[in-house]
Amino acid sequence: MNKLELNKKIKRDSLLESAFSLFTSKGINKTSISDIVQQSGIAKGTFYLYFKDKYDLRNMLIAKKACQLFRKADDELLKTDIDNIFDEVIFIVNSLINQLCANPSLLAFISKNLSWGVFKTSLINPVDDDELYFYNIYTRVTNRVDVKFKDPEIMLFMITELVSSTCYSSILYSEPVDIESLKPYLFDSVRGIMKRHQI
Amino acid sequence: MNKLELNKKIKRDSLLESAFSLFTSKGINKTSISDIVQQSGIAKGTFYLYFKDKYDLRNMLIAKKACQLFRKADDELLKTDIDNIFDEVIFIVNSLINQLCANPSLLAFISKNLSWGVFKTSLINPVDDDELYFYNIYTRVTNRVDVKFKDPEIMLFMITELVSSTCYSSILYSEPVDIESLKPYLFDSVRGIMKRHQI
Amino acid sequence: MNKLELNKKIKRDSLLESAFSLFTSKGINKTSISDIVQQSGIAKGTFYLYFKDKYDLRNMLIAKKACQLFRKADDELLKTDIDNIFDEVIFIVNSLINQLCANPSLLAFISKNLSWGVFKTSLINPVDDDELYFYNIYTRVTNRVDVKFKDPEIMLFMITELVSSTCYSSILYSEPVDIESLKPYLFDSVRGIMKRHQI
Amino acid sequence: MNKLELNKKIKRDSLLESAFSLFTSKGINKTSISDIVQQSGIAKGTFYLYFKDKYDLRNMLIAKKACQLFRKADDELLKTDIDNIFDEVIFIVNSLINQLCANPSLLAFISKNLSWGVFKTSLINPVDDDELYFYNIYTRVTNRVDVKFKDPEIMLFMITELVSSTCYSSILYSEPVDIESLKPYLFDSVRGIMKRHQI
DNA sequence: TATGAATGAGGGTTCATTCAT
DNA sequence: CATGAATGAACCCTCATTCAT
Repeated sequence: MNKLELNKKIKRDSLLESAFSLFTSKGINKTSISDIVQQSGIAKGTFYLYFKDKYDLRNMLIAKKACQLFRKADDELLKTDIDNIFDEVIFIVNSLINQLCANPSLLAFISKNLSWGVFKTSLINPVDDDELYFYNIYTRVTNRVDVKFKDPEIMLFMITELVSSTCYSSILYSEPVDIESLKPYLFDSVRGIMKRHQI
Repeated sequence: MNKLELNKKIKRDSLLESAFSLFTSKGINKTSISDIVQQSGIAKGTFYLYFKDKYDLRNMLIAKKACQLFRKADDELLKTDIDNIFDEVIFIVNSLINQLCANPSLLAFISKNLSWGVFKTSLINPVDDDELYFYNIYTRVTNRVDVKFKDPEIMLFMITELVSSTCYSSILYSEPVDIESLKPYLFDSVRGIMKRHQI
Repeated sequence: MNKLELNKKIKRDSLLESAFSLFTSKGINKTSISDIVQQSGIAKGTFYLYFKDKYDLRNMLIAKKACQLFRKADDELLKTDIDNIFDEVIFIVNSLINQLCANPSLLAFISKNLSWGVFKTSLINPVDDDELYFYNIYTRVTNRVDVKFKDPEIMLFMITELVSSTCYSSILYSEPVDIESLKPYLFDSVRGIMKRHQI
Repeated sequence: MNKLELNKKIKRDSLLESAFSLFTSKGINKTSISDIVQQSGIAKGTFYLYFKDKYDLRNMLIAKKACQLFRKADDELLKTDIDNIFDEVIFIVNSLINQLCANPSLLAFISKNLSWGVFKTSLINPVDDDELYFYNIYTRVTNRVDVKFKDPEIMLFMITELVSSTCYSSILYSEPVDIESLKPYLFDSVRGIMKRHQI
């Protein structure tokens, strides 16, 4: 990467991070492109050299941030000696929840915008180092030799959706109960889903 | 209800329905108050006699529409002779899914805006006839004499979130699979959640 | 005054007083007719039975409030045994200043709207008890037997303008100095103006 | 000043002058930003690149216009051989009055909005060539070697307020007398105020 | 590539006034 | 006399996008 390309990457990252801090603090609707470039110290016209519009930038951001969560969860998992696939998944789910608890505005941003398509894209065509981590976890589950699952993708999809949608309500509004009270039920349901997919 | 009050209710309902058709077709962000009043044939200023702003109207709309879905599902259930609580829940879930399949824009609107708080509000303080139907279903589950559940509210919350979030992806984008392929897994998971809550 | 007329006077006074409190607190530009009638607990349409518009009401209000200041000043003067016309005028000026110091928002309201025409109208055609008091003071100066002034109206005009415009700046913004520091110079100038008009 | 900066100055001046003609003809309250930009032939959004709002523009305008009056008065004074400070002040007052007589709408605009703070700002931090002229007159009075005044700032403040407020009524409404009849009394009072400040 | 002044359509909101009740 | 729902013109202001530099 030469100096010019490096400079471009710095500009692009700066726009992404400025947008992220604004999206999570003010919400995407109330964040204007003027806000983003001002926080980046970049000229308004330059924005359009990097992104088509605000929503183009948002899409880039979601995959990146979602996969960063998985990366951290996976890093933590590696430090343990868990080797049971059920426990591994629960461990990762728990790590994701804890990260989101610590950063509710990230949770709000991701939940409102996340879709399974984002993960699919990351699996097929990761554009970023972080996105490989989701791929790693995915293949670890599907390529297990000791435990085989029927339709592992559907299983992971259901787990992901159940976890992310219940956490949204529980973490942000403590509805119907706070996240710590919800966890036992949630983990139980995750195990249940996995068992039913086990061949 | 005298003539003047009736006239006001007609205006209010007209605004709600105009907004609904616009929200579902164009999305809430791209729908302006000008659009809504124009479709209603009502003056712009009149809007503010009924709603604080666009989001105030939206909140009224979501509870109403979500509960209408339950009303229809419940009506259909009454025409069957199902009396097993597990089958009843599956029947209702299936009815909701079918309604949403037939109306994907309603699904998009509701999913993006629904929260458990909406249901809670409808349970505690129903402002509309429709909202009573959700209450009926809720009490039917919790007041069963033959089957008792531990924490029935959490159970229903988890079922609701699992169903609505997986349907969103599956119905609208066929991700990871289309809704008919997903149903067996989904119903299976719902039964699993219920069994684990059964005392 | 029969019951119906009394009721009308009460409504009218209520509108005047509500308007006054709003004009002095929010300013006349930011006060709407809706605000006024709401504070009065009177219907919007009723406003137009009493006043042509907001500015019609304002004009009624200024003469009333300005003359009330003179009434109070004159009441205080009567309790003293001052009989020198120079001292009398200074006493009244001082009383007016003290009243305005105690009520800066009244000062802002009056100064922005007062004109010599208001006083002239009050002299020629007082519509209110309060307005007679300005007339009293005026005639006391002009009809003196011991001291005669050349063009007493111009003299009073100049004193009034000098006092009101310097007080505005001094009381509200302490520019160029606070009112207590200004007083000696002001009284001195007032005496000077009187002396130069003395025949 | 390069071409771009020059272009910006032209736009800014155009907005100021358009606003001035509208403020003096229709009044500030009835002048909308749409009016101003339309008269300037500039786009609405452009207004906000130069001024925060209508009142921000007004504040810029008052200092500019008030100081222009002094500039012209001072220019005229230089063409005479008056060297007596009393006569100089009277000459300037007379020049100001004559300018305002010739331009009553300017008088109305300035009187309603002028405050001593405006002059103070011009003395301390002149942002415009014109504003230096007020500074010149001010220092000419205060730095005299032949005649010394006690508190010259207060003296000038009182003269300014007396002249501007009496002129407003006299020029615009001939109340209590027309300006030519008022002048002798006014000049007399001005001289009186100066004498009383003379050490 | 980068800039940022300029645009102008279109957003939300207010409010004096009317008029049927 | 009194009401207050309804009006709709007019307001201020934002902002994505362009383009000459």
